[in-house]
Amino acid sequence: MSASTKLSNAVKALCFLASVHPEPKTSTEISGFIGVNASKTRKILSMLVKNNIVESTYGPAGGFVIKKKPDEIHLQEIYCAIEDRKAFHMDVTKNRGEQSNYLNIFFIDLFAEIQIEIEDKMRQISIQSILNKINS
Amino acid sequence: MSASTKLSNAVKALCFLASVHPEPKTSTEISGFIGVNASKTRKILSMLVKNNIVESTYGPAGGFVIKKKPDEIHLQEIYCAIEDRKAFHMDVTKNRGEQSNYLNIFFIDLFAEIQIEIEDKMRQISIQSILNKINS
DNA sequence: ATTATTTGTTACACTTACCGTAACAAATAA
DNA sequence: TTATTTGTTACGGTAAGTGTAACAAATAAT
Repeated sequence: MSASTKLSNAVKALCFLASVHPEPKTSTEISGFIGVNASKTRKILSMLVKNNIVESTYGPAGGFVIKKKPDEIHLQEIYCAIEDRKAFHMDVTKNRGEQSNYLNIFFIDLFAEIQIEIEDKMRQISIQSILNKINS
Repeated sequence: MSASTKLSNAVKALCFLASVHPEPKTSTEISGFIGVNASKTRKILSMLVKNNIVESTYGPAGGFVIKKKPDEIHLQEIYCAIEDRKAFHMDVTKNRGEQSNYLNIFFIDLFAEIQIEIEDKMRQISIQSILNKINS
């Protein structure tokens, strides 16, 4: 799954969990909402659990509950939780034996700048702000 | 080749051609500089030719010559020439049968905004400015 | 304790995309 | 006519992504 797809799926799950809080929802229920299968949904949510954004309980009547307040969860935080590598990864240095390495450095710097801008933008968007936008 | 790799390779080729202007360089020579094989180099350059950024001549003593002035070539223009789809593509709507399509719209809008920011940034960078930065 | 249920993780087949390279027609200068 | 170069297509090999299944670990209910 691409980073952006993973991010949008995580946000969908969180919006869903926020709307039913504090009722626990199983991966099967959530997967029906966001449109990916339960196994992959668990994979995404398990990462949100590790980052204390969601709580999970095993066994019957178990499932996932959103842990933080919707206005305290930002996209950048979600993206960091689900993605180890850069979200919108940009490759430069794949070429071998080239004579233009100084240009690689230029692009690495440029793409890093873009990356920072994207993260700044994501930091400004909370789950609550998304819910507000949807309900307006 | 990823969009960002293609872009950086195109820029490398243009920097090389700018530095030897008006001498024509073959795809073999350029490929040695940017570090990809001649066939792929021709593929990239042929798109720059179609967009009037580079001129090509067939036959012996032929090759590629940069056509526009380095300070009149911007990254955004190059990226448009070599890439049909969005450069830093972000996927949202791959899921089937979901109940959260209104959230897809949110992400499409968000990613479009990011895309515009990236393009604005690229519009501010010319081949000449890259050459200046490298030579300083 | 036993059972049923749910999470968390691994595995796997299938498909898709990517990469490097080769090959060849079209064009053109010598 | 020949040699050279571009522009384009094709192809095998490799890597990545997708969807699904399977199962151990955990836990509530009985």
